[in-house]
Amino acid sequence: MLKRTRIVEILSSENLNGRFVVMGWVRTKRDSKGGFSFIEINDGSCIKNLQVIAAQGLSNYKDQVLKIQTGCSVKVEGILKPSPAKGQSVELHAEDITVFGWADPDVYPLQKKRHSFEFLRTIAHLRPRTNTFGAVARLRNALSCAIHTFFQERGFLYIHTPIITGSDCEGAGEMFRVTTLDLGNIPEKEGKTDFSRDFFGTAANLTVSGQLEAEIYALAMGDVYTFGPTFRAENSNTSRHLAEFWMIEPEMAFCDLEGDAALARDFLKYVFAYVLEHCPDDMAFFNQFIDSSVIETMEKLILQDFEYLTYSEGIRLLSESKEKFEFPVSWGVDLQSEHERYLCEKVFNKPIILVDYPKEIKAFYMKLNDDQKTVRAMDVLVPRIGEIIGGSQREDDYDLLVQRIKGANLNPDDYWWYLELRKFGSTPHAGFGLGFERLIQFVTGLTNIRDVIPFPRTPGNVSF
RNA sequence: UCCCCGGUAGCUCAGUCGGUAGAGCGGGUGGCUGUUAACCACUUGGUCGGCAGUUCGAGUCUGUCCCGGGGAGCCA
Repeated sequence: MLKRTRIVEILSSENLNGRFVVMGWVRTKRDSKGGFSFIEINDGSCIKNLQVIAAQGLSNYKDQVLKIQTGCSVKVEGILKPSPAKGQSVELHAEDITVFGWADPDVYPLQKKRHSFEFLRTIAHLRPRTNTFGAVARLRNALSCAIHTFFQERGFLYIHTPIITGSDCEGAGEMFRVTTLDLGNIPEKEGKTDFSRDFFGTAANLTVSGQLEAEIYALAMGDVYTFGPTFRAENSNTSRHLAEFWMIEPEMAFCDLEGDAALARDFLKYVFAYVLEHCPDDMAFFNQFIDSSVIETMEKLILQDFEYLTYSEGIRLLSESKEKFEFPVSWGVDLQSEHERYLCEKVFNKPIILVDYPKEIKAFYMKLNDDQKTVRAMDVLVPRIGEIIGGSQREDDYDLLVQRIKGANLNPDDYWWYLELRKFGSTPHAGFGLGFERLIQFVTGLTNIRDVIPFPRTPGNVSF
């Protein structure tokens, strides 16, 4: 195939008067009847466009170049020169322009103006060609890379936990059923679906969390993490929920809640510093057009200490405050996002890690404290969005875990392998979970989660 | 799933008391210019979300369904 230079390299090149070939998609074109055209090209390598000067001396100037419009794909070969005008430092003076594909302006949906995110969601096959979604794609890539690098540098093993699970008891919401049964002719046995005739010989679902399996590997390999797709069949219609999303779940053997909290803090500081360093142009774009506070918020968070306090102390601070809350506060209630934001933004004005929640409002696998009333759970709260990470030290005592499972009206038999981890060589261990898309929302300032994943799956929508 | 708001030109929206449809942008044509979401003039463009109802007459009122937005619940 043809050799090309990416625009990101050209714009950082000092090789003026050098010859380059670029290929990309036309964002906008301005004609000068004085005898040349300005064509701005974007190839996805960076948010900036390259300005091409197309003079009328080009052999196809009249029959092709003048007809180029937003959306066309082109190859341009030319000489890079300093730009005499404001707006760009360099520009490519074309010696040859080839049009790969046209984009009929009567029907091409993208115009050289701002579109609503709602409209762009209906054309998810074209929206990565816009500034915002191009920037999101690069940022999502950089954040993925930052996450892997963070864990790899610390000796964590990347574990691939299953997408399809035989357990319907992971306890984190409604699950999608996976089946090869003929839905028009479902085999039954004693009035119920006979899953013994299904593909796996039993009912199967898409995973809602890799945590329980991650614990298996943590209790053999030490420090592990998962980073993969997760599925929830909840009928949630909000700007913060997807039916298919990506989750990061580290799990550490020989680790208590304090170690877990320290990792969560270091993790956030690391990935934020990473994107500020690696994506300055895209971050500047988000800061200018999406949310003018995103860069400052991240810079502050990198430098600040995280406040560490217990749920009970948090409740006390909320009770003593003169702030009027829509939901009243008392010991034992789950905190609403207004409470979390008050503590985070008004009381401390920095990220906080809340620990030791009442056992009644947290999951069965969290380790019981000596007070018998609270568990070793933590929520990491950050300004603007509240909870960004949830984690806990896991219950490692066999008998206590059996009690907690029964107390949650679950059947210990369904958790036989999970319980055996506590029977053979059990050890203190801890971990946390982080929704990848919510992390991207925090970094970009985008308010709707459907705009930070390439192809959002939500109730009633699996297009593309 | 619940509450509130919305769906009108390719896009973003206006549309009064129920009386047969408007603007900006985009597209087209012409003009002008080392331009920057260029600019100026003219022009093009509609099953008013679907179905049913009230009415002489519905974009407008009523019912219902679909879709989107904001909030809530669930949660990541």
